[in-house]
Amino acid sequence: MHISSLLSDEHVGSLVKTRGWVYRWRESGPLVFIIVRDSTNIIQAIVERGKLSDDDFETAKKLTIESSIELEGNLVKEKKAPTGYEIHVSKLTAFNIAEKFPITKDKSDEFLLDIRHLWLRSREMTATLKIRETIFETSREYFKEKGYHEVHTPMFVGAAVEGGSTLFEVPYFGEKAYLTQSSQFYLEAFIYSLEKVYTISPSFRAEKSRTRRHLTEFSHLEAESAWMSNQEMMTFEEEMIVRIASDLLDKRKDELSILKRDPEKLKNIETPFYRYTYEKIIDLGRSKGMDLPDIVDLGEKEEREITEGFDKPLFVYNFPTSLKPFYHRPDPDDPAHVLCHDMLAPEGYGEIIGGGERIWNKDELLRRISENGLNTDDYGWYIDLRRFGSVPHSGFGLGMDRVLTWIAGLEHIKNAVPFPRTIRRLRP
RNA sequence: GCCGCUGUAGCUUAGUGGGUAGAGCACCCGGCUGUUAACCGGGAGGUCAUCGGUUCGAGCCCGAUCAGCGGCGCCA
Repeated sequence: MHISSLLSDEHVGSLVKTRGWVYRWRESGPLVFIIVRDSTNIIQAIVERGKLSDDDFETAKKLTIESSIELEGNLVKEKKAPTGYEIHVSKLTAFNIAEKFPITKDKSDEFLLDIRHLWLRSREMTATLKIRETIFETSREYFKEKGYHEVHTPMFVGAAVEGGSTLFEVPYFGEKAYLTQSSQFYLEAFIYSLEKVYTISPSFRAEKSRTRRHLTEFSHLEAESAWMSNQEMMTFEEEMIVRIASDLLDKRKDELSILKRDPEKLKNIETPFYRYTYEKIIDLGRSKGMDLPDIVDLGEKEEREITEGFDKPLFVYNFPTSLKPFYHRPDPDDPAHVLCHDMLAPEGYGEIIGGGERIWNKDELLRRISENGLNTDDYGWYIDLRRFGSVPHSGFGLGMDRVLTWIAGLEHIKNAVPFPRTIRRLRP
């Protein structure tokens, strides 16, 4: 039986059998205390000479941290045990006596990254991975309920999706391919048949960023919807984030508490989120004493200062046209601004979503491409989409790892990913 | 790319007027009848990142190299 199902009065007094790995081990005279861990939880087991065969007792004395075992015994309710119940062992089998396990109570972040393949077993990582799983699960459920289709786009691409960013170059049968940095353009191709689509896939950025919120490979959730406006998309997104937070409170309370994340912080996440125009957010920054010009891309530090005091995410919308990529649709009533938005997570975590309306008129798109100094030849098929039954549409991209980092209250995005890839880390 | 910092046992680290390298955890041996990342006694474990220099003598001072960390910039 899994350990979690032993942690109730139901099986107290009966013979139970479980298996797992040695999490803690200590002996005191004729007693051996084993704390066993499996995918669900931990439980203490007591081995006492005479209560099982001598061979099994000798096995118990030889166990090391992370040894894999199966044990059988009477389940007892015990206040002194770490999870309230313990097994009085009558039979014990070891599958593998583990070699000296390198992880002890003294460990640095760097060391834990070097041995990530072993650190995955920790309660912290296990809890993080379960929370991560739930975020993915809830997102998919939400899209499904809203009538979205899940689709798949290529990771090998022939050219940049957005200008400016650094791409990973990959040899491709004599020509150069690149790893995708966003699936957005491909998603736009799907809306003419499926209307509402999303995908969750890796995106790759070869930027030499050294910050707590950048990875070179990250999980990108992206969506596109025909007929949707910028403001409607914002409403869609905030509902999704609220849904994620409330699902975690329902399903992952234990894991949040292992990570010492205050549930109150998640309870605060309710609609509507704050919505500020770009100009308003600049005013807000100035009121906090920042020295900001009228048009400036908010840096790491500014974002942190602005979002620190908030208790739930905020939107910044309608940025100056010059600050955003060419595909954002300029506001017909105010062409100096584009109909777009960023969602910033509170507590200083910063940007988790970027999205908005896409230009759907062919001539306007051609004009914006050349205004940005780009070559229309590079965007052939993307322009094509505007020639055959083009429709108004919006979309967004969300960094799943960033959402997890914020929601679980993690220090660094590296802790949100089992095997993080950064500018300086490719292994394990 | 820029600025700052670090490298001593498997891990976490102490160690500057330059003079035989010290501890905790983990590991091994022994003890303890309820332990909570226990406690007590003993043991083993070091090319002080690498290379060069100064010096009678370098973990410590100087130079170069390598590796990494933090911040900024760049950037969903």
